Amino acid sequence: MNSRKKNVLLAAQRLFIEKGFSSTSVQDIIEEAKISKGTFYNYFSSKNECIVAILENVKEETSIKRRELLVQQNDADLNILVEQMTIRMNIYQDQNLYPIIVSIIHSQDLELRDLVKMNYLEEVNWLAKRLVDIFGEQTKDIAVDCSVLVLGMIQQLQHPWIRQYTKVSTEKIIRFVMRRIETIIYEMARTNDSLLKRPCFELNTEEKLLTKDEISKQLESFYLKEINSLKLKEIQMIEYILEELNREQPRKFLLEKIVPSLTEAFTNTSLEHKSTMIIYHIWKFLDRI
Amino acid sequence: MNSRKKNVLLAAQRLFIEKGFSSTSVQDIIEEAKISKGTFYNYFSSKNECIVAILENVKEETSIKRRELLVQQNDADLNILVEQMTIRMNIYQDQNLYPIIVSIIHSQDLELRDLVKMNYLEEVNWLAKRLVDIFGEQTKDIAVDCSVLVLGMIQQLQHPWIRQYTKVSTEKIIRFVMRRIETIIYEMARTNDSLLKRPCFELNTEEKLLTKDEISKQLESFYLKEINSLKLKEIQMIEYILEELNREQPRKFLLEKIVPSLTEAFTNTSLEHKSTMIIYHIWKFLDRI
DNA sequence: GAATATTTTATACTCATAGTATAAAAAAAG
DNA sequence: CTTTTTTTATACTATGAGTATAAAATATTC
Repeated sequence: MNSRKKNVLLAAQRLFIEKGFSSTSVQDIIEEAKISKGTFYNYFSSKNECIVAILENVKEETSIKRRELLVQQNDADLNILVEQMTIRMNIYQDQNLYPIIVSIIHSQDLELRDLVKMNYLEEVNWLAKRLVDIFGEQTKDIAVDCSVLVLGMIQQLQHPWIRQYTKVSTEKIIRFVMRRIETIIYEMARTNDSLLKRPCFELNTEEKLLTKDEISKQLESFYLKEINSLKLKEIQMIEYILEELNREQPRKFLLEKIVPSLTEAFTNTSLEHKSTMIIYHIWKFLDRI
Repeated sequence: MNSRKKNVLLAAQRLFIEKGFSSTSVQDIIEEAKISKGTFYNYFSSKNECIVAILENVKEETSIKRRELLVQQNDADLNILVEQMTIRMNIYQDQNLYPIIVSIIHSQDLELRDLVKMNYLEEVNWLAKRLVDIFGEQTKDIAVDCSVLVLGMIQQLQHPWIRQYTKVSTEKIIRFVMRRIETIIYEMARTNDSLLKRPCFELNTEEKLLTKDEISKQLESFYLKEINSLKLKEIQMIEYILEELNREQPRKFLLEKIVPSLTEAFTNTSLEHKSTMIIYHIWKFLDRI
């Protein structure tokens, strides 16, 4: 990246930190960076592409610092993990990234949303792996669940409206949450109390995206083949989903409501395995409309 | 509210559920409701005021249903609590409210943000109270912390990217989280491991908002009075905060970073009590810029 | 160093959307 | 039936993303 472009990026970053992403116009950026509009759109095809570059920098920075911390250290040292987590939280806070991330999650921009999603899932998986490092192999099957719980607790305690009443720094919050997880994790492992399917969680980035019609076809063939083992309610749900998928514009909010019920219906039945992939593809599809 | 206005509200609600809040333009709403722009702005002074009305309806609906559930029932029955929580989660999901809430939280609209904040804090307090109902008086001092943890865990497990890999319904998620809290809560009570200051948490809505100058003056007089008991680092922090408060436009992101360090510096010292209120007012001030 | 290619600038444009203004028409109230 | 209020239609302002383009500045190549 040439230094001129880097300069624009830094200017944008300054403004985003100060005024937030959506309140910063492209006009503001080009004034701050002292370039013309043409140049900006020569470097970035949109304001979003500009934030993508920033997010990628941040990711790089985080993972370098984290790896440095582990050099010559014990994997199983909880203090190191806390430091590693603190790094990310602090970068996010310093650079005011939470509001940006959140607005991306609910935006329409597919490419951007996918980037943030990947970052997020990588973080979940990274933390799960580190939890196993610390709490041992017996926690492997519930580590992803724990990881999600940890991130949820931390995020809530970091919420500006809660921080107003909190006594402490990011690190103290993380330590507080880790004490909670220590209490929970062994019992979860013992009772194998897990909500998340680990196999699906492994990120396979080159995975093929199925079209609406392909999904619809797969679901229909599953339906026809297994119709004798299906209960009435399941039949109704599948028929409904098919109907919705066959509209030109399937209604996301309806499918999002019905698909979990279907998943649940098949949980711990002989059809669970066969249905998992189809349902997974429906979700992937919903995610991109 | 007249039926015509109610009709507009329903139309708006339909569109928000389908397309989301920010992707629904006022134009869309007036077409759906078959009214003219003038009428819309006669009923609501802005698009935001329209969502306020919807959020208030939802709050009303939730609290009625929840109260119904408790009639003639045992306070300490965990199943009732789970049902009560499920109600809210389901309404939020059905009506696609999460993205709306989230975008409000990071919006500039003070009135709207305050409404959502109040709703949120009420929910935290309500849940804390219900946790005490169930787990007993000994959990009183850590109930607010637990409440926040519960909400954080649930919210994360409800996240669309996580739900993709989740086997289950909202209710199962809530039960899963409640099992975790059961494991945690007694130990927290025993060790009194708490991050949140309960006294501040009680909502006093008529509380006076101090201006920037009033806060600055209070902090300065605290500083002058206590200067002999202050450590160097504390002095530097206070001086810095004063400097920032005295700018015409104090930079929120800088203060947000420095204030928690100050809070922490005073935790468990003789100055904790005296500093708490000032710091609280600084937070309140940051919240409205 | 001249010719060519590229990057940058300035400026004017389109398009979408929130919100305002207003005069005429319709409906309600007295 | 007259007056007041509400509603409609329509045109307007303002903001901000993104496009288009011609001229100027800079870099590359021979």
